[in-house]
Amino acid sequence: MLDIKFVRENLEMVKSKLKTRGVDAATIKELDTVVELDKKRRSILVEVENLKADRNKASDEISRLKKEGKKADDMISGLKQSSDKIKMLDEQLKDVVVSMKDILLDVPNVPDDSVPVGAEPEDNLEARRFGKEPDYGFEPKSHWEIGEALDILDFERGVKLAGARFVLMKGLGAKLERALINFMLDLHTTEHGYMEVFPPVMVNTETMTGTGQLPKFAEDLYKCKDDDLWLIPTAEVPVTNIHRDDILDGDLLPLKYVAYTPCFRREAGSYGKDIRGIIRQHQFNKVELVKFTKPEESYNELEALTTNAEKVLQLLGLYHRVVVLCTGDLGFSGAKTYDIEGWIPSSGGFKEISSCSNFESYQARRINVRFRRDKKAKPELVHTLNGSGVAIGRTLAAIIEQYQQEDGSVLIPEALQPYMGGIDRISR
RNA sequence: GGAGGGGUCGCAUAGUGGCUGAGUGCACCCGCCUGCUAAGCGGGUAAGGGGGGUGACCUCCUUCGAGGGUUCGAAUCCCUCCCCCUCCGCCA
Repeated sequence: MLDIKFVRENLEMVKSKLKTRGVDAATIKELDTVVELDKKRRSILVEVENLKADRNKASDEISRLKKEGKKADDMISGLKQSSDKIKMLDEQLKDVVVSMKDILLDVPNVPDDSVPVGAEPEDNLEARRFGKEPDYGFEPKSHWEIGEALDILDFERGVKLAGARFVLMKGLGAKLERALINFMLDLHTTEHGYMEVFPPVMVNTETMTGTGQLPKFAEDLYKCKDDDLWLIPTAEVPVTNIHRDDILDGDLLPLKYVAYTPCFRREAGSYGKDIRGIIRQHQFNKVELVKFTKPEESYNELEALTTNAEKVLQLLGLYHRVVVLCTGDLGFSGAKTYDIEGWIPSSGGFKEISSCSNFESYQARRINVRFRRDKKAKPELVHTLNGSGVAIGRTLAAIIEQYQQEDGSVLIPEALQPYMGGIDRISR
């Protein structure tokens, strides 16, 4: 959520920045409404607070009179009126605040100045590239062809058990999935200084709203019908909410968490996309990195976080590149985002395998995460960041496709071999 | 799922309609005292929002699990929900 004070004081700047994101004119116009409502809010507030101050004084007077054994009937009947008025104004105030919040919750974050302006993914800026395209010397196959042939990916049984976009992983395929999870967690905890957490993968509405998945993106989420519980689409949701309503000790920042969780997405509206293979599943595994930082450190921390995620692909020897998302491609809550794209030929080339974002204070304001610079200082909002470190399934697909051999076997990257019981190849 | 108990200022507690935004103890901070430490003494110690001086200040409102209700007035009475504890049942 944007800061109403910031919007009020920088209305035109906010509007033009949002325009570069492709926010529709109607939503931008709603900002005027918010500013109007805020004005109204403050004027009602002044009135109702004055009434309350009077009432409180009169109440004290009544209590004094009663104590002295005197009658206070006149005062009491007079207070009845102003009390009704207070009730009415409080109600109005609540309505105004709710309307403001309704609008603001639908307004995305303002992009950072360093974000390239653009409308399409084509306008994203490539920052760097690692490795090079494998020189196969034969016609490479897709990961699903290889996976089925090796009997490590069973799509038919995935469908039988759950439906489209589910897969059954078997044997060394299942083990490879697990190996990747452990490899990534170990790397981030021991080399990069993140604290490992294992959060609930079902969360309540309040938590889901905190990070911005609700109310706007309910159709992308799985909801439990009889309970106030949703399946998380990413570990970002529970992990960022760990510190909801907390006031953190500034000396402890930045806080860095890493979490492995399964993720669940309905993928509504992507019916035609990535139908084959394991690229787009309703359930997938992901190792997620989350940071809470001081405002002035968040952009350095974004660079570090992106580097941490990239390290995974480097150690696995996977060809990939890093791009800066342009304003039009930016996610709802992000102020700046780097995507790390792995080379997956069956997906037409580079495919997002990690997305690292700085949300600045946008999420922190929603979930009220603050810190104190020192003991006496006033609380300030932290900045939150997160990024995949990295998506397990897509990495597995990249490994299969980049390490495939002409005979249909797949080599295991050296860094992963200790996690695979020492084997260096999956073959029939 | 059944029965009972409980959620108050960092922690522990007091408080059943009126100077209670809230007492006491602990913890913490600042002074004083003591050769040092401990003890002792004095003072202080929440957040959010509004208005004003726009300098670290002043002032007002709100907040005692959450939301509603009764009342001139609610931590205190009533209703709903959430959470925690004990016992029983069931289970990983």
